[in-house]
Amino acid sequence: MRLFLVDDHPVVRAGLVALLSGEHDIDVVGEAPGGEEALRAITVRTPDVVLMDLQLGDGIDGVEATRRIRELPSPPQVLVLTTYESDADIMRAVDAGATGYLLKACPPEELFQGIRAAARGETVLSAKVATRMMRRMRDPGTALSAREVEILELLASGAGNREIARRLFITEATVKTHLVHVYSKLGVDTRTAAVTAAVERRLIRLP
Amino acid sequence: MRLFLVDDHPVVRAGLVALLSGEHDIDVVGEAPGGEEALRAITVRTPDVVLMDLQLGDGIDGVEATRRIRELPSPPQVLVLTTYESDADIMRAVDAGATGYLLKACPPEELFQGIRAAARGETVLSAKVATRMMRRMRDPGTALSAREVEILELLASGAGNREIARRLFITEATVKTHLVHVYSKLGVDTRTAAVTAAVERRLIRLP
DNA sequence: CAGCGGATCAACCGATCGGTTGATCCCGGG
DNA sequence: CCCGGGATCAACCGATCGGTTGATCCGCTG
Repeated sequence: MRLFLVDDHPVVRAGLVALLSGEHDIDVVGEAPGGEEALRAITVRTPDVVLMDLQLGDGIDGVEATRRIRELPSPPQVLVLTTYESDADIMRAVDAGATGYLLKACPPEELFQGIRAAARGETVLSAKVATRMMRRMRDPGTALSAREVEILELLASGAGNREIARRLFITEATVKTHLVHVYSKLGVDTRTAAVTAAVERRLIRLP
Repeated sequence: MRLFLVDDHPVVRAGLVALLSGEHDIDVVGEAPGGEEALRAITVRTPDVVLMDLQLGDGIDGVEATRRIRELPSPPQVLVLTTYESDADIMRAVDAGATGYLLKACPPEELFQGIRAAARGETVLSAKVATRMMRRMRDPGTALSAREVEILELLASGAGNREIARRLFITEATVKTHLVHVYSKLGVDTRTAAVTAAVERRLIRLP
Protein backbone atom coordinates (compact mmCIF):
# COMPACT_ATOMS: atom_id res chain seq x y z
CA MET A 1 0.00 0.00 0.00
CA ARG A 2 1.47 3.29 -1.13
CA LEU A 3 1.29 6.23 1.33
CA PHE A 4 2.14 9.91 0.89
CA LEU A 5 2.72 12.26 3.87
CA VAL A 6 1.84 15.95 4.04
CA ASP A 7 2.90 17.83 7.19
CA ASP A 8 4.79 21.07 7.57
CA HIS A 9 6.87 19.83 10.52
CA PRO A 10 9.97 17.79 9.62
CA VAL A 11 9.80 16.20 13.06
CA VAL A 12 6.33 14.81 12.43
CA ARG A 13 7.19 13.49 8.99
CA ALA A 14 10.26 11.77 10.38
CA GLY A 15 8.15 10.35 13.19
CA LEU A 16 5.58 8.91 10.82
CA VAL A 17 8.27 7.36 8.66
CA ALA A 18 9.90 5.85 11.74
CA LEU A 19 6.64 4.46 13.11
CA LEU A 20 5.50 3.12 9.75
CA SER A 21 8.82 1.41 9.03
CA GLY A 22 7.58 -1.41 11.24
CA GLU A 23 4.46 -1.92 9.12
CA HIS A 24 5.67 -3.81 6.08
CA ASP A 25 2.41 -3.52 4.14
CA ILE A 26 2.64 0.29 4.20
CA ASP A 27 5.20 2.01 1.94
CA VAL A 28 5.85 5.72 2.36
CA VAL A 29 6.39 6.72 -1.28
CA GLY A 30 6.83 10.42 -0.68
CA GLU A 31 6.32 13.38 1.62
CA ALA A 32 5.81 17.12 1.39
CA PRO A 33 5.76 20.05 3.80
CA GLY A 34 2.98 21.95 2.02
CA GLY A 35 -0.07 21.60 -0.19
CA GLU A 36 1.45 22.88 -3.40
CA GLU A 37 4.45 20.56 -3.18
CA ALA A 38 2.12 17.67 -2.36
CA LEU A 39 -0.07 18.28 -5.42
CA ARG A 40 2.94 18.26 -7.73
CA ALA A 41 4.46 15.13 -6.20
CA ILE A 42 1.28 13.08 -5.92
CA THR A 43 0.69 12.99 -9.67
CA VAL A 44 3.99 11.15 -10.17
CA ARG A 45 4.17 9.08 -6.96
CA THR A 46 0.63 7.72 -7.37
CA PRO A 47 -0.07 6.92 -3.69
CA ASP A 48 -3.15 4.96 -2.58
CA VAL A 49 -3.58 7.14 0.50
CA VAL A 50 -2.46 10.67 1.42
CA LEU A 51 -2.02 11.40 5.13
CA MET A 52 -2.85 15.10 5.45
CA ASP A 53 -2.30 17.61 8.25
CA LEU A 54 -4.71 20.55 8.22
CA GLN A 55 -2.32 23.24 9.45
CA LEU A 56 0.36 23.67 6.79
CA GLY A 57 2.02 27.00 7.56
CA ASP A 58 2.28 29.25 4.51
CA GLY A 59 0.45 28.54 1.27
CA ILE A 60 -2.81 26.63 0.91
CA ASP A 61 -4.15 24.84 3.99
CA GLY A 62 -4.88 21.15 4.35
CA VAL A 63 -8.55 21.48 3.49
CA GLU A 64 -7.84 23.23 0.20
CA ALA A 65 -5.08 20.73 -0.55
CA THR A 66 -7.51 17.90 0.10
CA ARG A 67 -10.08 19.44 -2.22
CA ARG A 68 -7.58 19.79 -5.07
CA ILE A 69 -6.21 16.29 -4.58
CA ARG A 70 -9.71 14.85 -4.76
CA GLU A 71 -10.28 16.74 -8.01
CA LEU A 72 -7.37 14.92 -9.69
CA PRO A 73 -8.19 12.10 -12.12
CA SER A 74 -8.47 8.80 -10.17
CA PRO A 75 -7.43 10.52 -6.94
CA PRO A 76 -5.96 8.83 -3.87
CA GLN A 77 -7.91 8.62 -0.63
CA VAL A 78 -7.14 11.48 1.74
CA LEU A 79 -6.93 10.70 5.46
CA VAL A 80 -6.73 13.76 7.70
CA LEU A 81 -4.36 13.53 10.68
CA THR A 82 -4.48 16.65 12.78
CA THR A 83 -4.36 18.02 16.32
CA TYR A 84 -7.79 19.62 16.64
CA GLU A 85 -11.33 18.33 16.72
CA SER A 86 -13.50 21.41 16.24
CA ASP A 87 -16.72 20.97 14.28
CA ALA A 88 -15.52 23.61 11.86
CA ASP A 89 -12.37 21.67 10.96
CA ILE A 90 -14.18 18.34 10.75
CA MET A 91 -17.02 19.62 8.59
CA ARG A 92 -14.70 21.39 6.18
CA ALA A 93 -12.40 18.39 5.82
CA VAL A 94 -15.27 16.01 5.13
CA ASP A 95 -16.79 18.47 2.67
CA ALA A 96 -13.44 18.71 0.86
CA GLY A 97 -13.55 14.97 0.28
CA ALA A 98 -11.52 13.50 3.13
CA THR A 99 -12.00 9.76 3.65
CA GLY A 100 -11.37 9.99 7.37
CA TYR A 101 -10.33 12.18 10.27
CA LEU A 102 -7.84 11.04 12.90
CA LEU A 103 -6.31 12.96 15.79
CA LYS A 104 -2.57 13.08 16.36
CA ALA A 105 -3.20 12.14 19.96
CA CYS A 106 -4.42 8.68 18.91
CA PRO A 107 -2.27 5.60 19.60
CA PRO A 108 -0.09 4.50 16.66
CA GLU A 109 -1.99 1.23 16.22
CA GLU A 110 -5.19 3.16 15.55
CA LEU A 111 -3.31 5.17 12.96
CA PHE A 112 -2.03 2.04 11.19
CA GLN A 113 -5.49 0.47 11.05
CA GLY A 114 -6.92 3.78 9.87
CA ILE A 115 -4.48 3.99 6.98
CA ARG A 116 -5.33 0.43 5.90
CA ALA A 117 -9.06 1.14 6.18
CA ALA A 118 -8.69 4.33 4.15
CA ALA A 119 -6.86 2.38 1.44
CA ARG A 120 -9.91 0.12 1.21
CA GLY A 121 -12.07 3.20 0.76
CA GLU A 122 -13.63 2.89 4.22
CA THR A 123 -14.45 5.94 6.29
CA VAL A 124 -12.36 6.10 9.44
CA LEU A 125 -12.92 8.44 12.38
CA SER A 126 -11.28 8.86 15.77
CA ALA A 127 -13.60 7.94 18.61
CA LYS A 128 -13.88 11.55 19.80
CA VAL A 129 -14.58 12.75 16.27
CA ALA A 130 -17.21 10.08 15.71
CA THR A 131 -18.88 11.03 18.99
CA ARG A 132 -19.11 14.66 17.92
CA MET A 133 -20.61 13.74 14.55
CA MET A 134 -23.12 11.38 16.17
CA ARG A 135 -24.31 14.05 18.55
CA ARG A 136 -24.81 16.36 15.60
CA MET A 137 -26.95 13.75 13.83
CA ARG A 138 -29.08 12.86 16.85
CA ASP A 139 -30.39 16.32 17.62
CA PRO A 140 -30.25 18.37 14.44
CA GLY A 141 -32.46 20.97 16.14
CA THR A 142 -29.61 22.36 18.21
CA ALA A 143 -26.80 21.52 15.80
CA LEU A 144 -25.42 24.45 13.84
CA SER A 145 -25.37 24.26 10.06
CA ALA A 146 -22.11 24.57 8.14
CA ARG A 147 -23.06 28.09 7.12
CA GLU A 148 -23.73 29.10 10.69
CA VAL A 149 -20.31 27.84 11.75
CA GLU A 150 -18.75 29.92 8.98
CA ILE A 151 -20.54 32.94 10.39
CA LEU A 152 -19.22 32.10 13.85
CA GLU A 153 -15.63 31.93 12.66
CA LEU A 154 -15.82 35.38 11.11
CA LEU A 155 -17.59 36.59 14.23
CA ALA A 156 -14.66 35.36 16.30
CA SER A 157 -12.26 37.31 14.11
CA GLY A 158 -14.00 40.47 15.24
CA ALA A 159 -15.66 41.18 11.91
CA GLY A 160 -18.81 43.32 11.83
CA ASN A 161 -21.92 42.26 9.96
CA ARG A 162 -20.91 44.20 6.86
CA GLU A 163 -17.49 42.57 6.79
CA ILE A 164 -19.00 39.10 7.27
CA ALA A 165 -21.45 39.74 4.44
CA ARG A 166 -18.68 40.89 2.12
CA ARG A 167 -16.49 37.88 2.83
CA LEU A 168 -19.28 35.35 2.34
CA PHE A 169 -20.76 37.11 -0.72
CA ILE A 170 -24.16 37.55 0.92
CA THR A 171 -26.07 40.59 2.22
CA GLU A 172 -26.11 41.97 5.73
CA ALA A 173 -29.73 40.93 6.04
CA THR A 174 -28.76 37.30 5.58
CA VAL A 175 -25.93 37.63 8.08
CA LYS A 176 -28.40 38.94 10.63
CA THR A 177 -30.78 36.07 9.99
CA HIS A 178 -27.97 33.56 10.53
CA LEU A 179 -26.93 35.37 13.70
CA VAL A 180 -30.44 35.15 15.12
CA HIS A 181 -30.37 31.38 14.56
CA VAL A 182 -26.88 31.06 16.05
CA TYR A 183 -27.88 33.02 19.13
CA SER A 184 -30.97 30.90 19.57
CA LYS A 185 -29.10 27.60 19.23
CA LEU A 186 -26.32 28.67 21.60
CA GLY A 187 -28.68 30.27 24.09
CA VAL A 188 -27.03 33.71 23.99
CA ASP A 189 -27.99 37.16 22.79
CA THR A 190 -24.73 38.92 21.96
CA ARG A 191 -21.99 38.21 19.42
CA THR A 192 -19.31 38.08 22.11
CA ALA A 193 -21.18 35.51 24.18
CA ALA A 194 -21.74 33.50 20.99
CA VAL A 195 -18.00 33.35 20.34
CA THR A 196 -17.10 32.18 23.84
CA ALA A 197 -19.91 29.61 23.83
CA ALA A 198 -18.76 28.30 20.44
CA VAL A 199 -15.15 28.02 21.56
CA GLU A 200 -16.13 26.20 24.74
CA ARG A 201 -18.26 23.72 22.77
CA ARG A 202 -15.43 23.27 20.29
CA LEU A 203 -17.55 24.39 17.39
CA ILE A 204 -14.72 26.68 16.36
CA ARG A 205 -11.10 27.12 17.35
CA LEU A 206 -9.22 30.33 17.93
CA PRO A 207 -6.10 30.52 15.73
CA MET B 1 24.61 14.35 26.28
CA ARG B 2 21.49 12.96 27.93
CA LEU B 3 18.11 14.14 26.54
CA PHE B 4 14.56 13.55 27.80
CA LEU B 5 11.49 14.09 25.59
CA VAL B 6 8.07 15.35 26.72
CA ASP B 7 5.31 15.44 24.09
CA ASP B 8 1.78 14.08 24.19
CA HIS B 9 1.86 12.82 20.59
CA PRO B 10 3.49 9.41 20.07
CA VAL B 11 4.16 10.40 16.47
CA VAL B 12 6.26 13.39 17.52
CA ARG B 13 8.23 11.42 20.11
CA ALA B 14 8.98 8.74 17.53
CA GLY B 15 10.00 11.43 15.07
CA LEU B 16 12.42 13.02 17.49
CA VAL B 17 13.96 9.68 18.37
CA ALA B 18 14.35 8.87 14.68
CA LEU B 19 15.89 12.23 13.83
CA LEU B 20 18.21 12.21 16.83
CA SER B 21 19.44 8.68 16.17
CA GLY B 22 21.77 10.21 13.60
CA GLU B 23 23.35 12.53 16.18
CA HIS B 24 25.68 10.32 18.15
CA ASP B 25 26.49 12.90 20.81
CA ILE B 26 22.81 13.08 21.82
CA ASP B 27 21.30 10.17 23.77
CA VAL B 28 17.55 10.02 24.32
CA VAL B 29 17.42 8.57 27.82
CA GLY B 30 13.65 8.69 28.24
CA GLU B 31 10.37 10.13 27.10
CA ALA B 32 6.93 10.91 28.54
CA PRO B 33 3.53 11.95 27.15
CA GLY B 34 2.67 14.31 30.04
CA GLY B 35 4.09 16.53 32.73
CA GLU B 36 3.42 14.28 35.71
CA GLU B 37 5.05 11.26 34.08
CA ALA B 38 7.99 13.43 33.08
CA LEU B 39 8.55 14.68 36.62
CA ARG B 40 8.63 11.15 38.00
CA ALA B 41 10.96 9.85 35.29
CA ILE B 42 13.40 12.74 35.25
CA THR B 43 14.54 12.21 38.85
CA VAL B 44 15.85 8.76 37.95
CA ARG B 45 16.99 9.29 34.34
CA THR B 46 19.02 12.43 35.19
CA PRO B 47 18.96 14.05 31.73
CA ASP B 48 21.09 17.09 30.88
CA VAL B 49 18.31 18.62 28.78
CA VAL B 50 14.52 18.16 28.68
CA LEU B 51 12.81 18.87 25.36
CA MET B 52 9.35 20.12 26.34
CA ASP B 53 6.17 20.63 24.34
CA LEU B 54 3.79 23.22 25.82
CA GLN B 55 0.51 21.55 24.83
CA LEU B 56 0.27 18.30 26.77
CA GLY B 57 -3.40 17.27 26.61
CA ASP B 58 -4.81 16.42 30.02
CA GLY B 59 -2.98 17.19 33.25
CA ILE B 60 -0.52 19.99 33.83
CA ASP B 61 0.65 21.97 30.83
CA GLY B 62 4.20 22.37 29.59
CA VAL B 63 4.76 25.66 31.39
CA GLU B 64 3.79 24.23 34.76
CA ALA B 65 5.87 21.10 34.07
CA THR B 66 8.84 23.32 33.23
CA ARG B 67 8.41 25.26 36.48
CA ARG B 68 8.34 22.10 38.58
CA ILE B 69 11.31 20.60 36.80
CA ARG B 70 13.35 23.72 37.44
CA GLU B 71 12.44 23.51 41.11
CA LEU B 72 14.10 20.10 41.41
CA PRO B 73 17.53 19.88 43.05
CA SER B 74 20.22 20.39 40.37
CA PRO B 75 17.61 20.49 37.60
CA PRO B 76 18.20 19.79 33.91
CA GLN B 77 17.95 22.57 31.34
CA VAL B 78 14.48 22.79 29.78
CA LEU B 79 14.27 23.57 26.06
CA VAL B 80 10.76 24.32 24.83
CA LEU B 81 9.82 22.89 21.42
CA THR B 82 6.32 23.87 20.42
CA THR B 83 4.09 24.90 17.54
CA TYR B 84 3.02 28.39 18.57
CA GLU B 85 4.88 31.62 19.00
CA SER B 86 2.39 33.76 20.91
CA ASP B 87 3.90 36.39 23.15
CA ALA B 88 2.11 34.93 26.14
CA ASP B 89 3.46 31.40 25.61
CA ILE B 90 6.99 32.69 25.20
CA MET B 91 6.86 34.93 28.25
CA ARG B 92 5.29 32.27 30.43
CA ALA B 93 7.80 29.65 29.36
CA VAL B 94 10.78 31.91 29.98
CA ASP B 95 9.29 32.96 33.31
CA ALA B 96 8.92 29.29 34.27
CA GLY B 97 12.66 28.82 33.76
CA ALA B 98 12.98 27.55 30.19
CA THR B 99 16.51 27.79 28.74
CA GLY B 100 15.25 28.26 25.22
CA TYR B 101 12.26 28.32 22.91
CA LEU B 102 12.25 26.61 19.52
CA LEU B 103 9.41 26.16 17.03
CA LYS B 104 8.49 22.77 15.60
CA ALA B 105 8.57 24.34 12.16
CA CYS B 106 12.33 24.86 12.42
CA PRO B 107 14.72 22.71 10.36
CA PRO B 108 16.13 19.67 12.21
CA GLU B 109 19.69 21.02 12.14
CA GLU B 110 18.60 24.09 14.11
CA LEU B 111 17.00 21.74 16.62
CA PHE B 112 20.21 19.71 17.02
CA GLN B 113 22.32 22.82 17.55
CA GLY B 114 19.73 24.16 19.96
CA ILE B 115 19.86 21.03 22.10
CA ARG B 116 23.66 21.17 22.27
CA ALA B 117 23.56 24.88 23.14
CA ALA B 118 20.97 24.25 25.86
CA ALA B 119 23.19 21.52 27.33
CA ARG B 120 25.94 24.15 27.65
CA GLY B 121 23.49 26.37 29.48
CA GLU B 122 23.17 28.84 26.62
CA THR B 123 19.88 30.52 25.82
CA VAL B 124 18.58 29.48 22.42
CA LEU B 125 15.68 31.12 20.56
CA SER B 126 14.16 30.63 17.12
CA ALA B 127 14.64 33.67 14.92
CA LYS B 128 10.92 34.47 14.91
CA VAL B 129 10.76 34.09 18.68
CA ALA B 130 13.73 36.40 19.21
CA THR B 131 12.08 39.00 16.99
CA ARG B 132 8.90 38.92 19.02
CA MET B 133 10.77 39.25 22.30
CA MET B 134 12.69 42.26 21.02
CA ARG B 135 9.52 44.02 19.96
CA ARG B 136 8.05 43.22 23.36
CA MET B 137 10.95 44.84 25.16
CA ARG B 138 10.89 47.98 23.04
CA ASP B 139 7.15 48.54 23.51
CA PRO B 140 6.05 47.87 27.08
CA GLY B 141 3.15 50.34 26.81
CA THR B 142 0.78 47.56 25.87
CA ALA B 143 0.54 46.08 29.33
CA LEU B 144 -3.03 46.07 30.59
CA SER B 145 -3.86 47.18 34.11
CA ALA B 146 -5.52 44.80 36.57
CA ARG B 147 -8.80 46.68 36.22
CA GLU B 148 -8.70 46.38 32.45
CA VAL B 149 -8.23 42.63 32.70
CA GLU B 150 -11.27 42.46 34.99
CA ILE B 151 -13.23 44.29 32.32
CA LEU B 152 -11.99 41.81 29.70
CA GLU B 153 -13.10 38.82 31.74
CA LEU B 154 -16.63 40.13 32.02
CA LEU B 155 -16.53 41.07 28.34
CA ALA B 156 -15.70 37.46 27.49
CA SER B 157 -18.73 36.29 29.48
CA GLY B 158 -20.89 38.20 27.04
CA ALA B 159 -21.90 40.92 29.49
CA GLY B 160 -23.01 44.30 28.17
CA ASN B 161 -21.61 47.55 29.49
CA ARG B 162 -24.45 47.93 31.97
CA GLU B 163 -23.89 44.44 33.37
CA ILE B 164 -20.15 45.03 33.64
CA ALA B 165 -20.75 48.30 35.46
CA ARG B 166 -23.15 46.64 37.89
CA ARG B 167 -20.77 43.80 38.70
CA LEU B 168 -17.77 46.07 39.25
CA PHE B 169 -19.74 48.71 41.18
CA ILE B 170 -18.82 51.46 38.73
CA THR B 171 -20.80 53.41 36.13
CA GLU B 172 -21.23 52.64 32.46
CA ALA B 173 -19.19 55.72 31.64
CA THR B 174 -16.20 54.26 33.42
CA VAL B 175 -16.66 50.93 31.69
CA LYS B 176 -16.59 52.70 28.35
CA THR B 177 -13.42 54.54 29.26
CA HIS B 178 -11.73 51.28 30.21
CA LEU B 179 -12.91 49.69 26.98
CA VAL B 180 -11.40 52.48 24.90
CA HIS B 181 -8.06 51.84 26.60
CA VAL B 182 -8.36 48.08 26.16
CA TYR B 183 -9.17 48.44 22.46
CA SER B 184 -6.24 50.76 21.99
CA LYS B 185 -3.77 48.46 23.74
CA LEU B 186 -4.96 45.36 21.91
CA GLY B 187 -5.19 47.09 18.55
CA VAL B 188 -8.87 46.28 17.97
CA ASP B 189 -12.10 48.24 17.77
CA THR B 190 -14.86 45.82 18.78
CA ARG B 191 -15.57 43.90 21.97
CA THR B 192 -15.54 40.55 20.19
CA ALA B 193 -12.14 41.17 18.65
CA ALA B 194 -10.89 42.26 22.06
CA VAL B 195 -11.94 38.93 23.58
CA THR B 196 -10.26 36.81 20.92
CA ALA B 197 -7.11 38.93 21.06
CA ALA B 198 -7.05 38.63 24.85
CA VAL B 199 -7.54 34.86 24.73
CA GLU B 200 -4.77 34.45 22.18
CA ARG B 201 -2.43 36.54 24.30
CA ARG B 202 -3.50 34.54 27.36
CA LEU B 203 -4.55 37.66 29.17
CA ILE B 204 -7.73 35.78 30.04
CA ARG B 205 -8.77 32.14 29.83
CA LEU B 206 -12.10 30.76 28.68
CA PRO B 207 -13.64 28.33 31.25
C1' DC C 1 -46.41 16.40 -5.42
C1' DA C 2 -46.53 18.55 -1.11
C1' DG C 3 -44.07 19.93 2.66
C1' DC C 4 -40.14 20.92 5.38
C1' DG C 5 -35.85 23.04 6.51
C1' DG C 6 -31.85 25.74 5.03
C1' DA C 7 -30.23 29.84 2.75
C1' DT C 8 -31.23 34.07 0.96
C1' DC C 9 -33.03 39.01 1.13
C1' DA C 10 -35.80 43.32 2.88
C1' DA C 11 -37.55 46.97 5.99
C1' DC C 12 -38.10 48.79 10.46
C1' DC C 13 -36.90 50.37 15.22
C1' DG C 14 -35.24 50.60 19.81
C1' DA C 15 -31.06 49.42 22.30
C1' DT C 16 -26.38 49.21 22.56
C1' DC C 17 -21.90 50.28 21.25
C1' DG C 18 -17.68 53.04 19.80
C1' DG C 19 -15.45 57.55 19.65
C1' DT C 20 -14.70 62.08 21.49
C1' DT C 21 -14.12 65.65 24.78
C1' DG C 22 -13.63 67.09 29.24
C1' DA C 23 -13.53 66.67 34.16
C1' DT C 24 -12.36 65.03 39.24
C1' DC C 25 -9.82 62.24 42.56
C1' DC C 26 -5.93 59.87 44.41
C1' DC C 27 -1.54 57.77 44.70
C1' DG C 28 3.40 57.64 44.25
C1' DG C 29 7.86 59.36 42.29
C1' DG C 30 10.94 63.05 41.06
C1' DC D 1 5.32 70.04 46.12
C1' DC D 2 3.94 69.23 41.63
C1' DC D 3 3.34 66.11 37.98
C1' DG D 4 1.86 61.74 35.63
C1' DG D 5 -0.94 57.93 35.36
C1' DG D 6 -4.74 55.08 36.76
C1' DA D 7 -9.52 55.06 38.00
C1' DT D 8 -13.64 57.35 38.04
C1' DC D 9 -17.70 59.92 35.95
C1' DA D 10 -20.54 62.78 32.35
C1' DA D 11 -22.68 64.16 27.96
C1' DC D 12 -23.15 63.69 23.15
C1' DC D 13 -23.75 61.44 18.58
C1' DG D 14 -23.31 58.56 14.64
C1' DA D 15 -22.78 53.68 13.69
C1' DT D 16 -23.80 49.19 14.63
C1' DC D 17 -26.36 45.62 16.61
C1' DG D 18 -30.43 42.70 18.14
C1' DG D 19 -35.27 41.55 17.45
C1' DT D 20 -39.25 41.13 14.54
C1' DT D 21 -41.99 40.19 10.56
C1' DG D 22 -42.43 38.57 6.19
C1' DA D 23 -40.92 36.87 1.79
C1' DT D 24 -38.55 33.90 -2.11
C1' DC D 25 -35.85 30.01 -3.70
C1' DC D 26 -34.04 25.42 -3.61
C1' DG D 27 -33.15 20.61 -2.41
C1' DC D 28 -34.59 16.70 -0.06
C1' DT D 29 -38.08 13.37 1.66
C1' DG D 30 -42.21 11.12 2.51
